[in-house]
Amino acid sequence: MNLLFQYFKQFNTLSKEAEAAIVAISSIVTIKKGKDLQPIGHTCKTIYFINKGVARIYYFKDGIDITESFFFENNIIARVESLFTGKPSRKAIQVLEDSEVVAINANQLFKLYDTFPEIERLFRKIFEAAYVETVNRIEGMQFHSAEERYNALLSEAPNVLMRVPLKYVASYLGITQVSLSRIRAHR
Amino acid sequence: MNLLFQYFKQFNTLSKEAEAAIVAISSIVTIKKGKDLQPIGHTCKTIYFINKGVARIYYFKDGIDITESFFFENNIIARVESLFTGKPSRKAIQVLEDSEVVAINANQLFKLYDTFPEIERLFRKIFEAAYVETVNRIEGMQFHSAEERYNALLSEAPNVLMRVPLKYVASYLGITQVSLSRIRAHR
DNA sequence: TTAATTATTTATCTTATGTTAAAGGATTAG
DNA sequence: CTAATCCTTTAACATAAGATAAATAATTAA
Repeated sequence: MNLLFQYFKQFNTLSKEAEAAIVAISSIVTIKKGKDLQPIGHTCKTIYFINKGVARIYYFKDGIDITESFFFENNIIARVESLFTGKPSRKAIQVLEDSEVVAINANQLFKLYDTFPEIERLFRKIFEAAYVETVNRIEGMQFHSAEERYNALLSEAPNVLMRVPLKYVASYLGITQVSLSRIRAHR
Repeated sequence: MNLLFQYFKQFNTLSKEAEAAIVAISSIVTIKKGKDLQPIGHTCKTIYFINKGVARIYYFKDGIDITESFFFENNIIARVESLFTGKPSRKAIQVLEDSEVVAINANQLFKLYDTFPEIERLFRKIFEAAYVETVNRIEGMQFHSAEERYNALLSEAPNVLMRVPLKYVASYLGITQVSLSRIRAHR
C-alpha cells in the first residue's frame, strides 16, 4: 500500500496511527481485464485506489454503453453520486486491463473521520480536487466540437488513447465510434 | 443570516460557538442586477450564499460569453476551480437580478476548520453534494440532444427558464441562442 | 494456429445544429 | 414618454455529426 500513502501525502500528511487505521479497513484486490469491480445497481461502499491497471465508470443510456470517466494508476475511483448519497448507482466500474487495486471500506472510513480529523481532511481534499477536475470537464464539454475535444484529450491525456479501446473513448467524448474514426482519419 | 443557518442544518448541525465564528467572518452584500459579484481573473476568496436573487458563473470562450451554471436563493456559490487551487479564475460571478448575498471569507473559514471540525465537516458535505450535482450534469451532457437537454431543464429547473434571459440559458445548454429559439418553436 | 469474435474504419445518406442576417419585441435610460 | 439598446425569433444556407451497412483489422479462445 506504499503507492497509496505516497498519493495521500500530496493532500495531507497522516500520523502513523491514522495510516494504520486505514490499512485495517483496506484490502488488495486483483481483477482480470474486462471484469466489473462494482456492478450496476449496487450502492457504492468502497473507495478504490489503482496500484496497477486502468478502469472506467460506465452506464447504459437507451441500451448504449457510455463511458463516464477513465482512471489510471495512482488514482482514486468511486461512484460519488452513490457514495455520497447512499443511493444505488446506475453505473458500474470495470477494469480494462488485469489490475490491482486497494479497496477501502467506505463506511468504516467515514467512521474514522470522527476519531481522526486528519483523515477527514485528507479525503475532503481528495474529493475537492476531484470536484475541480469535474468542473473543468464541464467547461471542456460546452461549445467545443468533437474534434476539439479529441485533440484536447490527445494532448492532455494521451495515455487514454494508448490504453483504452476507441469505442470507449468515443462515448467518453460524447460522440459515436464512427464519428471518432472520421475525426482520427483527419476529417 | 437565518436562511444560511437553516441551509447549513441540511448538512451538519453546528454549535452556537461555531455559528458565531461563521457570523464573525461573514457580511451581507447587496448588489444590483447585471453587476459582477466577482470579476474574471480574480482569485476566489469568498464563498457566497444567496439570500435573494439569481446569479450565474460565466466565462468567455473565443470572445463568446458562456454560462457555466446558475444559482438561486438558498444556495452556495463559489468558483471552486479557483477556491480549491488558489489559482486565479477565468470565470466571473454575475447577478441577474438585484440580489442580497452572504459573503463568507474563505481564508478565514479554512482557518476555522482547525478549531471547529464541525465546520470542516459541514463544508465537506456541502461540497460533496455540489460535486455529485456536477457529476450528474456531465451525464446529462453526454449523448443527449439539445432538445432533450432543454426539456430536462424545463422539467427539473423551470425557474431557470422563468428568471434567466434565454441567451444565457442557450450557452448553459451548450447551444446557440438561435438553436434554442428553434427548439422552443417546437422543433 | 486457425477460427471466431470484437474493434476500427470507410462509405452513403440524413438530420440537427451552427452561421449570418434581418425583423420584431421587450426593456432600459434619459 | 420616447429613443436607444438589448433580447428573441425567423429565415436561408452550410456543415458537423448521427445512422446504417459493409469491409478490414486486431484480438481472443479453442
